[in-house]
Amino acid sequence: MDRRILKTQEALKKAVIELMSEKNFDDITIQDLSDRANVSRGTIYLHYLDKFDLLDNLIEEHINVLREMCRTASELDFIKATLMWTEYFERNYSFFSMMLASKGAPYFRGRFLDLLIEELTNEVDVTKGKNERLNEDLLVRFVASAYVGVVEWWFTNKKPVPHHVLAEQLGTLLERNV
Amino acid sequence: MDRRILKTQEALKKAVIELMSEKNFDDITIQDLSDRANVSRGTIYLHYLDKFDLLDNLIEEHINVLREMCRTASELDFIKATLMWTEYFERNYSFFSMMLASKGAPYFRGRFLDLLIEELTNEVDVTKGKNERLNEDLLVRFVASAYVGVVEWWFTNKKPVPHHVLAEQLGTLLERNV
DNA sequence: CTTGATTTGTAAAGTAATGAACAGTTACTT
DNA sequence: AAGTAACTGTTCATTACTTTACAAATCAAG
Repeated sequence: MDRRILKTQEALKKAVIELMSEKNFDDITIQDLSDRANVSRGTIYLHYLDKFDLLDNLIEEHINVLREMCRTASELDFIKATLMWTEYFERNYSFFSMMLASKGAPYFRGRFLDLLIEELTNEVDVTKGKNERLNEDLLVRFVASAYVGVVEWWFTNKKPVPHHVLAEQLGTLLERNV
Repeated sequence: MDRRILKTQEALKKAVIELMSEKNFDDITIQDLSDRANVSRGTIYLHYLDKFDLLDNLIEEHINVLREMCRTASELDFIKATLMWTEYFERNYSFFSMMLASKGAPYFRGRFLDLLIEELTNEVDVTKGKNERLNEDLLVRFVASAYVGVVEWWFTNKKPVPHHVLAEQLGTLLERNV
């Protein structure tokens, strides 16, 4: 892939994250993005429809990485799997912090919850064991909401515990409920 | 000026400074620069003849900024003028440190000394005052060499004093001798 | 010396990014 | 309400950068 494409897209993604930490997303203009990313204004339209499309792509990209991690970690227990996620959270702290802490972008929370529901549905088994006689959708919803809530808490409170502790405890709770 | 030009040149300058802190300049290949700057190998030749030309341009650029500072600061006393320089040293620490500390690039020291001799020649006056009866070239050489020596000491010893102290003391010594 | 592997410098064809211009919105000020 | 300032989305010709390829040079063992 042409490295020019990657470079401008990287610059734009970095720019939108930076600007969102400085002002409301609604107040960010295409001109702001052009200035911050040091990319011609017209160039932005070669890649994205508008600033919303840019943000959507950024979100989708991270969601896809997390989904992919779920797939490759399907052999592992919940603690190790969650550790992969929290390490990714750590590496991309500014992005997730922006999306989950502060009311920044409510859209992302939904996408994140959807992903969890999607992936957990493959994991739970209500035909036997501790979850026998539980409604599957209800159980999945329960665990997914809890998970998202804890991750939100972690970001809004600026990492009150190290990411591996978060992983270990979230993993344990997952193990107990799924 | 086309921002693409500025961007690739910036990337290449940054790359060469980074690489020089990791290996000998002679061991740096054009391929290394291409990889580090994330710029196509062929593109480098659109801007520079070879890696030496790249380094020369980088050096010349800094020398020119310093020279320009001399001109604009000709109204100021030596302490204030030196402060402008040391602030610039501070902002571009990695470059100057690379060029003056460690035997990195002996070429730069010469260019730096030449600049000082050039600029000091406009300042000294051997027709009257404390320097009456002194040989002008000898005096200029004396002060310039001393100045360069102190700056080298400052970088090789990793900023043993804050830059404004360096400026104040160097400025005082200049005042006393010129 | 010869072989094989890097590196170098150059060329060619294609593509993405550029600045400049444009009309059409939107959003303040007066 | 009118004016004006800023932003948007699009078009256009130009240009810098891209990948790929190639021959020459440099270099390191065998």
